[in-house]
Amino acid sequence: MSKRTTINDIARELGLTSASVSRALNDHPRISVDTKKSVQAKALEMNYRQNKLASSLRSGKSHTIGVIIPSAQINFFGSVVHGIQNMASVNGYTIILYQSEENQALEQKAIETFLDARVDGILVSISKETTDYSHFVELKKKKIPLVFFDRNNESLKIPSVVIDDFKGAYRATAHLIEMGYRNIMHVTGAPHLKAFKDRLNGYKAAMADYKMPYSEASIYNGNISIESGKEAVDYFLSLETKPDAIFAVEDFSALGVMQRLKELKIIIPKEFGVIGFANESFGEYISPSLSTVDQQTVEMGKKSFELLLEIIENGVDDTSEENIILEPVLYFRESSRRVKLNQMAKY
Amino acid sequence: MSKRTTINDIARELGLTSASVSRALNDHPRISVDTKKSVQAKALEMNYRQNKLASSLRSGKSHTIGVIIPSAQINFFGSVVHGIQNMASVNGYTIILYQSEENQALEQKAIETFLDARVDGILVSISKETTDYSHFVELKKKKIPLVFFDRNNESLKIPSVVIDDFKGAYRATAHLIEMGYRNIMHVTGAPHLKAFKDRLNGYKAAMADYKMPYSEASIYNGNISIESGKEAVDYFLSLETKPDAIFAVEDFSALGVMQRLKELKIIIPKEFGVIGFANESFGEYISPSLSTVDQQTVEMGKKSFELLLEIIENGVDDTSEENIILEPVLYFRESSRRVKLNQMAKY
DNA sequence: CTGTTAGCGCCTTCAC
DNA sequence: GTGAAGGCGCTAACAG
Repeated sequence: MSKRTTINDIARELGLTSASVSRALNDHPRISVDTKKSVQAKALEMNYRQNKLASSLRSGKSHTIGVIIPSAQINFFGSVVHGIQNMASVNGYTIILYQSEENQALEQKAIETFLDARVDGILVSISKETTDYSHFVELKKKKIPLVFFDRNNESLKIPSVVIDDFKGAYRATAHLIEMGYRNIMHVTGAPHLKAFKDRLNGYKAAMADYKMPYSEASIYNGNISIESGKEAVDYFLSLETKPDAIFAVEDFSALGVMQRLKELKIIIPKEFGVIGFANESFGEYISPSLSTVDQQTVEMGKKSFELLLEIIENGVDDTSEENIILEPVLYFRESSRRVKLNQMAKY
Repeated sequence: MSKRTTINDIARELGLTSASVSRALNDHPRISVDTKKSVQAKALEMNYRQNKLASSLRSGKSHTIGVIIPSAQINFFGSVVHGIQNMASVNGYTIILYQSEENQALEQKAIETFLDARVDGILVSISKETTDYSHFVELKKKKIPLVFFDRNNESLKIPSVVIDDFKGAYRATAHLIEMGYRNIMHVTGAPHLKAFKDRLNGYKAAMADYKMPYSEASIYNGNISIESGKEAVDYFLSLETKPDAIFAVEDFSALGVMQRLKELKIIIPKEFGVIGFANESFGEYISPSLSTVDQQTVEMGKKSFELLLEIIENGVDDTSEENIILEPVLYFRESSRRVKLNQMAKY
């Protein structure tokens, strides 16, 4: 590894001081245009590249942010990271990636690592297993810029970027109603998760607003799996008033619903409508393709970085806890396409 | 941001020198157990955390590696990154992630960024659009540890971790033959890509070894898309000798094949077998589920990091260019499951 | 076994 | 506008 040229090297060549070279390279206001020119030329000629380590150590700014996701294997988070990294790169920031594997200890270790690396800020999607939030409280106390995305904890009062689950569910339900389905039921997930609760409420609100009948019996408590989607169908069809459409809390449940309906020779979307949530990658490729609600993952990543950057630049302000709520987008595919195409000009 | 405690602080408290404190903290051999103990205790008490920036600057080792992938949105790469980050974390390394977006300029920018950050090594999956490899040659000249994964360029003679495409294709084809299909044809992809060429050759070799008939007419030149899978079916069924099974170069083509066959009311797998390559996430959820060849993505990530670490520790050795070739794994699902279950004890 | 000294490469006062 | 000097926090070389 041959020695890299430093500002001292180019200072010596030009009969200047490293200080002036530094200033020239950093576009310092009080530096003559001439020396700036010559320094820049020399730097190019000598293949000079700034040592970020030294610069960061001295200036206290690393232009690096830490990102914690549960797993890079999960599509959703890969997509968010895509947005984050893009935006970071555009703004001259570098990202350190860490996976919590839904494990609190790893999440804490990630934060230690980030702190040791002197990151300028941290982006986190909280691990599911995290119950002790002291590491986040600690960051807040240290005034380290921090933004949660997708999964957050409201009691911590930390800025966040999330999707509007209520609105997404409301629209999904309203969509089924507008497609002409009349008896719409809902497969929900673990009720202690805010996202699922919001989706349930969105469903209820839409049903109420459109004056459609529903009761507690119209809701099946699943566990976000293909299997529970199938079980939901069995349950619903055992009821006296049977549904003609199902809004599932997420796509895997919706997939299970579709699979059982197909087994029972019930035709989708003619006899029965289905819509999911999350826009998982398989939805587009199954048949009929699955209507769903997209969670704006890339946008979430971009907005998260932007919000973090704002906090990094303007400082952590205790008084304003900004929470960005993204608009979910309905993906209208075959599984809910009951009306004929010529009737659907408005879509 | 309250001041962090440094080794000087704890040295002062203990009446020692920062040098001794540093040694104690780094488990230096020539340090008394007593001072080591007391220093560690004090460090804990004072909430000391090492400043990696300073340490890296001084020691020349950053314990950071750079990772370039085409896009975090692509499942395959998310999965590889999962493996890389896991392994890195276990070994005390931190990863900086960069996406090339299949763009040569961004790839070069990523390498500059990594060099500026003084990474200890770099992991790359080359961008598709990269035609000028000088940035990699430069790394080699600078003796920066470098390992390619999945996509590499053999003429560069750089260590790599890839999947054995030939073997995967051979097995997929052999599997169809063993399932009783007799007239197996192949949908290939862009022929200039090594992976696709290898898969084509694996197909041919299996056909030859099993003495099955095939000709150039048995091969359809597609463009790795659902559409080209459909077109392939149309082409194959126009032939005099029609196929009863298709091995597609990757899953999207296989999906197109299945969709067209279904449109034509040809029953899979009873009348027609299909197998793809890549184990895309949708394959498990379509019906019938798609048999495919898994590319060992997580393993690829882990092995890539391990190989890079070895090079970092033992130095770049011009003479030995290690290339790790991973065994692909056949995922035997419904689309090729022709024989009855009771005949399949061996699977 | 521990202290002294020096400096990694950069930036930031403070002078002039 | 530029130079001199110092130091960010740490580790390495050399003493002793």
